[in-house]
Amino acid sequence: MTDDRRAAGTPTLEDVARAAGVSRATVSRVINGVRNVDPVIQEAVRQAVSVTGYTPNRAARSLVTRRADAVALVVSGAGIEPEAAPEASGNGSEAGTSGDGNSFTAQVFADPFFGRVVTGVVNYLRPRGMHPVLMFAESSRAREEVVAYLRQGSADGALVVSTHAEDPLPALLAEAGLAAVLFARPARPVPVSYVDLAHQDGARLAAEHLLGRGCRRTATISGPLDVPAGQARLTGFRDTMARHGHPYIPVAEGQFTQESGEAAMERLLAEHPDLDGVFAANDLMALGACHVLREHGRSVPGDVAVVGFDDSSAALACRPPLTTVRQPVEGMAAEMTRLLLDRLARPDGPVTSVIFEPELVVRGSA
Amino acid sequence: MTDDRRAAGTPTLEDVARAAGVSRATVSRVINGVRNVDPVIQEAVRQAVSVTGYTPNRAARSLVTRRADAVALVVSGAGIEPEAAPEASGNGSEAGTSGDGNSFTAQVFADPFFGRVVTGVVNYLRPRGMHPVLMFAESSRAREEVVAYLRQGSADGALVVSTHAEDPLPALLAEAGLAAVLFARPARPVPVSYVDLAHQDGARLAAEHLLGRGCRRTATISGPLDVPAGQARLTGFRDTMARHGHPYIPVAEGQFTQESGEAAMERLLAEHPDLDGVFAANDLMALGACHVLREHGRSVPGDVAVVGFDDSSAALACRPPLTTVRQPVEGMAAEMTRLLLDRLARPDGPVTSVIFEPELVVRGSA
DNA sequence: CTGAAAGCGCTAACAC
DNA sequence: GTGTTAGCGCTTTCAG
Repeated sequence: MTDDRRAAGTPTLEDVARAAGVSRATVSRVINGVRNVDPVIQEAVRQAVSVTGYTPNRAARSLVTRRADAVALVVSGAGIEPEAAPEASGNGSEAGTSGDGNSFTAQVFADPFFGRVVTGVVNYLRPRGMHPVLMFAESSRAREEVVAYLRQGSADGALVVSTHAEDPLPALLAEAGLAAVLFARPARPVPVSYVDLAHQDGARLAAEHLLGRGCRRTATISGPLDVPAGQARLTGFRDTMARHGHPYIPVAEGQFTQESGEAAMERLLAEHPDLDGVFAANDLMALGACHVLREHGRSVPGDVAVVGFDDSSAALACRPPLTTVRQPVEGMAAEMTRLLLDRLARPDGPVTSVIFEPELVVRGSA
Repeated sequence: MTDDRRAAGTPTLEDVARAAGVSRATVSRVINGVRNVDPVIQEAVRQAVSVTGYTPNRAARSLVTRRADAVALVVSGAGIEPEAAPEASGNGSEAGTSGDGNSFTAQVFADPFFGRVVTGVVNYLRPRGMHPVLMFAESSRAREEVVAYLRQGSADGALVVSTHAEDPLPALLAEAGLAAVLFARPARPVPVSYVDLAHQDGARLAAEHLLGRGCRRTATISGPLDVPAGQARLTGFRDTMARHGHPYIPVAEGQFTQESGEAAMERLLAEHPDLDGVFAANDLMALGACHVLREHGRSVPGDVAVVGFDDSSAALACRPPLTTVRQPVEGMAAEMTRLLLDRLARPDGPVTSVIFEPELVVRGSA
């Protein structure tokens, strides 16, 4: 409205400088909050900025600062090589699977876990004027793209959440000398920082709770055993049980999906119809287990006590609500983000890991 | 290893040009696939590229092309003004709400709907070498940031998904002349393209199905009535019922959350203990309704038939699985993305809207 | 068909 | 304190 606008498109530093009667450098200083600028001039510049409606051009800035002020949030999958379609979870008209050939992304978001990661990341990034670029890396081609993206300088670093063990991405990033931080310890050691949960302690809490309620014939639905977290939760549960006089615990392996939890529960029930307690390695599987138990005429927690893991929204979606081991995902994601920004600030800083402690949340199911 | 690398950091066009014995311009042409380049030279350049390990610098390219090759995926919320904390959904130790003050992001991902949007967007963007930047715009400050982000040229356009009516963001973007496409028609007309579902048709399908099964005393749990989708689903349901001789249909308003669905079902049951059919405006609320019905000793679908809406993963998490109205979210999100890219290619193209048809998916609950 | 050269908008030495 | 000046790495006329 204030016909101050030149013929040109968006205003540039030059325009602001002219309007304020100073040099580009000075305007730049004011905008970037560099000290040593006369307060009077500062004010004049600010005026000029608002009059011209100036917004700094990110590309130009990045070109010289060599910072994109963006990070990639990568969900990395299995080492599926060429275009291989993920299996697991039925296909066809199943909810959330429709249309799109690639169901990896769909599967990822089926677990409330990932939404919580996003929440934690975004909440840490936002106050710092940064935003995550969402990427999926489930094929080797996709992984190359992630690496290329970072090498191009489109993002300053990567936050990677692996859904499978043996994920090659962390190593690729490390080799390329790119900044990255992982959610969960990699299956094979890689010189990259990560945050993780004390999974064994969590499983111990679950075991002790079940024992405390008087369960004597417990079984467990484990996560995928090639994933460190799945393995650790199983080990923790077994060890605690063994220490309390229960050396043998029936195990059915699941894949962290509700469906696999249902199948696992069916197997467990078939072989051990008299069980009175179940520890599922995540809430989604616990939810599936509850459904199956009910279908088989078992009441929860009356006949069988069920303990989940994560404390995701699925825990509350269940009836009765799940007693579960809380994993502070949002906090862990925020810490992961903090570690990455730290590293960007000091590229030679040490590689570290931060381990969070789980907490038992007692609700109705056990 | 091939000690070709100069002292400098990442290789630049200049380096490739030198290695190939041509000019920067030629290398640029080859990389950008411009015709009119001698095949022999092309090959030489490609060699040089792989030898040097060259990756184009995105900032430098953006600076001249004025394209970021990135789009913002914005989840836009209510018109909450200053730092106001969202209410709804209890606090404290509730799942998914822990720690972080701002629960907007957490709430967003609690509905599987959003994950499906992401899936659709990513699947369309990826083959085109683009990735979405995730942003939340639940406060006026956050909205300004989104606008600033686009004005800075960090993203070429925005895909916006509003969770509430009266969202001011679409208008802000339109005024600023920024490219955007919406998921769902805005409550107030705004000159921006959008994709949407024929909500009334979907509700009609649900009504007809309930009638077809012989339900005579149906009620509905509506979505928030200030949201066009909530309103349309209610209207569609009521109209169809009226047309079939049921002019009065009990309604309880929900907020599209499982919790609100439970509360609504409680109210409905208190006033109409004899109802035999329920249409919930989304699956999450239908899930809540099923739980409450069971707690009150009603079997589903034996005593009360329940139909949901969306066909999200919640539909399968329910026992029995929900009969529901499928909304092709992934396809809609992909189309929304296509519309945005179209618009970026032809900024003067027409503002359009694409309406998708819903489909009834019959499962166990009705 | 290829090269030379002019910037894109900004920051950061370096002078004054 | 502030202005001048040199690029950051790339695309793109414009000559040849």
